[in-house]
Amino acid sequence: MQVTRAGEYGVLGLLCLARRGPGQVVMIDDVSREEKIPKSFLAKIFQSLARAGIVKSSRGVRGGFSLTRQPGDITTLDIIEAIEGPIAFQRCLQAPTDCPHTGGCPLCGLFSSAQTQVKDVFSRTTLADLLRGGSQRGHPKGAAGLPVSDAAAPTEFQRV
Amino acid sequence: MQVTRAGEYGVLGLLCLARRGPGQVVMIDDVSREEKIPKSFLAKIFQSLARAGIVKSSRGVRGGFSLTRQPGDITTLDIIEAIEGPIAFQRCLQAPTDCPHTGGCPLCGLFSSAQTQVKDVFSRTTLADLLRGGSQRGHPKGAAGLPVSDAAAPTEFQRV
DNA sequence: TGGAAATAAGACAGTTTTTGTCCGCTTTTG
DNA sequence: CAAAAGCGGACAAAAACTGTCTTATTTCCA
Repeated sequence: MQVTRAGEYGVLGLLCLARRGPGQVVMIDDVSREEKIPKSFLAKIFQSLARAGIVKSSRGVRGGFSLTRQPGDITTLDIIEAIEGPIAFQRCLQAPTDCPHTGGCPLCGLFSSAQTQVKDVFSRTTLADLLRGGSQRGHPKGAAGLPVSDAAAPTEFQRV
Repeated sequence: MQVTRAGEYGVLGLLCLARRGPGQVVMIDDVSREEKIPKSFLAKIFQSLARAGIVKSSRGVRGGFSLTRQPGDITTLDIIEAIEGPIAFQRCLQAPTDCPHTGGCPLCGLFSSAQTQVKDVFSRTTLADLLRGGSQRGHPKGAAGLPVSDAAAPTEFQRV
């Protein structure tokens, strides 16, 4: 139940790009040094981000990476799923055929609900939000300072 | 970003106990057969649950495990944390000293928020809820009910 | 009282995931 | 052309996950 280092590095790396301003091309080496992330690892992560279209890569001498969208249009869910793959609390939520409880799994509903909440938080927080929160204290007690509106309960349930 | 097999097995195993009625002593072997969970693995998991006080073990001939509380008083958060340890999206949320961003980590707030949501869902769902078919314990916040998402939802879950 | 039944505890092993590293390749600029 | 940068894949160490096995220890009851 963790966000991996790779996912964390990805967000931090993009945050670094976002701080330079939109369109700016930044080298892996700079991001690596600035955020203290192993360069080769970060390179791999940015390849994923490039494949996902979040970032544009330019090769050659004056190459590097740049954001393809405004920081306000890049959610942390975009980033994390680009790197770690789709968030899935259980296999059955990704591939229903894998669930052994064909007659109605008692847990799928629970896990689905938890998963929805997490995706909700991540999808409501963009790079721009994180930039604005930069002055905020390191370890908030609650969810203070984040754009998580408590009114946002996803209450559309579906028949199936 | 997954609930482990062990955690899932734990909930299923306790659900099995809950179905037998409170106070009933059930053997690992029965639960194992009924839920199709490897016996030795399940034994380990129940040891964790016993250490956490969720379940009482009796050794010897007529031994087995029994719930120490009513199913309505055992949350899935209790169970999962007993087995997997505390839910922590990032190391810094468990041990703030580990966070390298001393001047204010841009991510701790985000992760803390997501983590709170997950723990909220799990802490609002008890064994009794799962027995009833997945509805959650009442909560003033009236937060998200069960599955929102797409085709992954099993057939029996309906709007609550 | 002894044997059978049941959990307790810990060592061990196979697999997968995570976290990187490395190297040869291609692309781009000057 | 040479240097600089990312691309892609192979590789590897470490950790986590998923079990299995063995040896206690406890308890019941014939």
